[in-house]
Amino acid sequence: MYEIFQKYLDDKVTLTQSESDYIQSFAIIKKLRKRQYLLQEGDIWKYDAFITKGCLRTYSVDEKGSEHVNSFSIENWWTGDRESLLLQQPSRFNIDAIEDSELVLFTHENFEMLCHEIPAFNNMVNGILQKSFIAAQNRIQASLSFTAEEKYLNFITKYPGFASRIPQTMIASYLGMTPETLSRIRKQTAKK
Amino acid sequence: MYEIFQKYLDDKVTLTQSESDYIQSFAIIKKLRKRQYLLQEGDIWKYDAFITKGCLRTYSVDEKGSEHVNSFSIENWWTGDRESLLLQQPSRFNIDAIEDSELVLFTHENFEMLCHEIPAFNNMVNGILQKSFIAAQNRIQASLSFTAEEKYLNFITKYPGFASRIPQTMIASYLGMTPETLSRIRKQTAKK
DNA sequence: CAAAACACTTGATCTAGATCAAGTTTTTAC
DNA sequence: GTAAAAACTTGATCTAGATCAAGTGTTTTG
Repeated sequence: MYEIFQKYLDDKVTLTQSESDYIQSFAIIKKLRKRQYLLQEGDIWKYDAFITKGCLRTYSVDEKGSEHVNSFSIENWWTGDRESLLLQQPSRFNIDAIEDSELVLFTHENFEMLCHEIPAFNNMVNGILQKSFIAAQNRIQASLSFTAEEKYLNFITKYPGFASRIPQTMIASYLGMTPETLSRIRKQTAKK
Repeated sequence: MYEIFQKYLDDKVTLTQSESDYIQSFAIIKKLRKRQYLLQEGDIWKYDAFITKGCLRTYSVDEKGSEHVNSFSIENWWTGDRESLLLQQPSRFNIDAIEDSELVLFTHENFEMLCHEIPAFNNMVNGILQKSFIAAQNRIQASLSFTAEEKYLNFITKYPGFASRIPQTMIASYLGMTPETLSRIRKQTAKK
C-alpha cells in the first residue's frame, strides 16, 4: 500500500531516488478495521498520518455524551490531531475508521527530521497546512451564514462521493444538525 | 511603529543584525483610520500584514446583505486573506479597522523571499500557521457543540479584553447570533 | 452643541430546527 | 439464514434563538 503514498509524493514534489527511499525507510504501515480507533480521547497524538485507503472520522464527545464530527478524511489525505501533536497534550478527539482503512504513519520526530532535511518535502507540508487552514476558514464561514439546507448542498458539491460512503448520522453531526433534519432535507431536495 | 514588529520578531526568532535589517528593508508601514478598509471584497490580497496597533475585522456579506464576521485581529497578530493570497483570486472578504490602526506590510513576493532566505523566519511563519489552524479547528468545535451562552462565555475567556473594545453587534456576528440574543445573554450572565 | 447616525436594550411574536416517539429498512454477526 | 443491532424515515410537539418593533443611550460630525 505504500505505492499510493509514493504516487502522491511523486505528484506533489520532485525527489531524488535516495530521498524517496529515505522517506520510505521511516514509513509505518497501519491497517484499521471498520470502527477501530486510530486515536482515543485523552491520548497524545504522535504521528503524521496519510490515508492510502478507506475513510476515517475525527470527532469529540461533549459533557452530555453527544458526538460532534470534526472532520472526515479519505484516501490521499492526512489525518491526526494537530493540537495534541503540537502542544503535546491529551487529545480531545477520537479518530476511528468508517471503513476498513490503510495508513502510512510517520512518528512526528521522524517527520520533522524529514522536513528539515528535505526542503521540498517541507514545502509540500506547508502547502498542505495552508490548504487545511483555508478549508477550515470556509467551514466556519458556512456554519455562520448557511441554513441547514444550504450547508448540506454545499457539502455534497464540495465533497461529492462522501455522501454515499458515510452514514447520514455522521454527516448530520459534521454539519451541525440532527439526523432527522438531514433526513427531511434530503427528502426535500430529492424532489427538486 | 516598526519597533513593535521588531520586538515581536526578537521574541520569536533569533536573527543576526543584518537579517533584521534585511527584513526591515522590505517593510511597508500603513496607517488606517477607524472604518477604513485594508481589503475590499473582489480585490486580490497581496500582502502579509502584521498589526502593530489597533484592531481590525474580517467579514463577508451574504446575498441577503447581512455581514458575517470571520475574525478579529489586534496588535501583535497577523491579518489578511490567505485564500485570496494563495490562489490569487478575488477575495470574498472585507477587512476594515475597528480602531485607528497601524500595520507593517510585506508584499507576498518579498515575504516568500524572506522565508526562503531566512530559515528561522520560515519556521516562525509555519508556527503561526499551525496556531491559526488549531484556532480555526477550535472555533468549528465551539460552533458545533456550544449553545449561544456557552459561545459567549468561551469567547470572553479566550479573548479577554476583546469584549470591551469591539462593538457587541460585531461580536454577536462573530459568534453566529443576533445582537439581541447577545444583549440578553450579557444581561443574564451579569446577574450571576 | 445640536441632530443625525449608530449602538444597545427590552418586549412580543415567530420559526427553523430540535426533541421525542414509533415505525421501517439495512447491515452485521453468529 | 436469521435474529439483533444500526441506520434511516416520518409525524407530532417543543424551544432556543430569530425577527420585528419601539424604545433609550452614546458617538460622531457639521
